[in-house]
Amino acid sequence: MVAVGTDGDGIACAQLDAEGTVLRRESIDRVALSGLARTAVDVRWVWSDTAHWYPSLLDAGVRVRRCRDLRLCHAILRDSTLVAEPAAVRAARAWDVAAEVDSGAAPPALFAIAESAGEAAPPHDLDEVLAELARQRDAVASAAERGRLELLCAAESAGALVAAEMRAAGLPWDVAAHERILEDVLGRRPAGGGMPEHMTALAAEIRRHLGDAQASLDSPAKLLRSLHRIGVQAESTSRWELRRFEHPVIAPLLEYKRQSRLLVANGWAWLDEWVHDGRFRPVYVPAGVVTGRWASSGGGALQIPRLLREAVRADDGWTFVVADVAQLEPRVLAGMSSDAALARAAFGRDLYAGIVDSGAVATRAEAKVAMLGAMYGATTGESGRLVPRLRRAYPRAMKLVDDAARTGELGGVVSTWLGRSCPPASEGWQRAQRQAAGETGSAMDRDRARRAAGDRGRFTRNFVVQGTAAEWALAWLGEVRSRLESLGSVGAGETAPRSGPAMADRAHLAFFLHDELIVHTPVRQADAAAAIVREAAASAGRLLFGGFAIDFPLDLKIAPTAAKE
DNA sequence: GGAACTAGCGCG
DNA sequence: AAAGCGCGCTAGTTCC
Repeated sequence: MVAVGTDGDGIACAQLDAEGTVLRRESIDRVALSGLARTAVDVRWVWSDTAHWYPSLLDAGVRVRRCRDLRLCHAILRDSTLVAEPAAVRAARAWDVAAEVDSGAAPPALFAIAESAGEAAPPHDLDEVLAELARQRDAVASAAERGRLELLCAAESAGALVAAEMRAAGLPWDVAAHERILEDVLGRRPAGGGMPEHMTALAAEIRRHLGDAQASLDSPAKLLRSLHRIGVQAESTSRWELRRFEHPVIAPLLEYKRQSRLLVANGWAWLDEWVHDGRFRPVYVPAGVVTGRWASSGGGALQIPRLLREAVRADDGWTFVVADVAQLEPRVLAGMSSDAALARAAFGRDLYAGIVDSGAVATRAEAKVAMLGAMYGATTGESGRLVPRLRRAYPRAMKLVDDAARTGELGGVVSTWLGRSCPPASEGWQRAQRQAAGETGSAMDRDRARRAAGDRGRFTRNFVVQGTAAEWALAWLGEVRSRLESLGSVGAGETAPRSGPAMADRAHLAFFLHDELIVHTPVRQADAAAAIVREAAASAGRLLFGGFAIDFPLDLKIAPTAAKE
């Protein structure tokens, strides 16, 4: 291990043995740091924050193999109920910082390590880095399931490397294809920044039906009043609500909303702002979601509409491996609960078909809403009605989510398979429960408290499943990343220079979204990359669930665009 | 003129 | 045909 941090005005490195004892410490300049990282390939780097240190190394053309991201691991260990002695980690409040929210306007300059003023950041000082590393080692050592926490910290740190690398590489984006889609759907781009052709025509038609040439279509409150005036008594202007009414205004209005959404979220302005030199480079925020899922900041990376997937196009001579896991969450639930019956239904491609085959429900559609209902906490409607059938068919799996919900309703904390714990009930939540339970609690207080308890129960019910699915995905991602490394580089004539100096010479991850990933690969490495993606999925399953036999089949294709056929 | 809010809809 | 989890983003609105 080599820890790196600031030291006065400069940078210093400390070489550590396996126990974390400092063997050597020396000042180092930034060029020498990237030189060291380039040559010392087997080192695990210990640093405050991957988002702070790694981009400049990538800009210098250097990948690192392994790291420990102290900021991310701090958050895990601070909150995990597996840690028996969390006091020291919890006391180190300087590490309680969320990810830097970089607007992403420009990649950080080479070796620019100064924080922008006022931006929260973890301590980068080497002495403090070493102190935090020691605290974290002690915390893990005190844990009941130390292997799980170690695995989680390693996977989380590997994910942080992937996030920085994917931003450096970017997602190959075909601007012309995107513009073709915009013109197909929206019509010609307005010259002076006005409304596109098709939207203009739809707006005129809608206003004619509304009998008001000035009607506002973009303000929900005003639009609702206009609809009421012509007898459409909708309660909101949402798509689901509007669909219930039969009136000639509805169809053009729904189409207008669809187009407006595309224009506003991913129109020409989005292209100008977010796609440069044939790459979309969003900021990924590992563990940005409370469950451990990634978030993103800027560009809406996690909300790219399916319609635009065909604008995701590989470089010349390169192609994609596009893969996603079918029904990840129920599979993970089977693994966590060792529910052999659910695991049996999960063998093969389609878990929902497996549930139907087991006789628990009659149709695939029923299996799906029932399973989602079980994991989200549905109580009413078709979904709520079907959940009891799953309870009979898969009692172990259902007990796990039901127990998580019960714990949450009572104000307790639940944890994922590898030990990420959910936040405790807020002060306001507990106050509401006390208020309702007390002598003076009114019916309204009790109602409010019951609702809050239910909300928290559904949150904790879903937390264990969503969070463990995020852990499986991190393990998959990390395995893909390290196995791609072994593919070796391609010749100078075959590189993808727009992917950045550190990523251009071989197959690399280009996109990740909860349960799917895209590898951008030279055509001649595509088959090998696809095999790696499959092997990594199997490996992730073994890593989390050991000998328990649960399948994680992939939908995988090798194709130059990300469009789903 | 900006912060904080809601509505609505995209993704899993 | 829609209630049940987690997000980010934009525009409109409200409030200071």
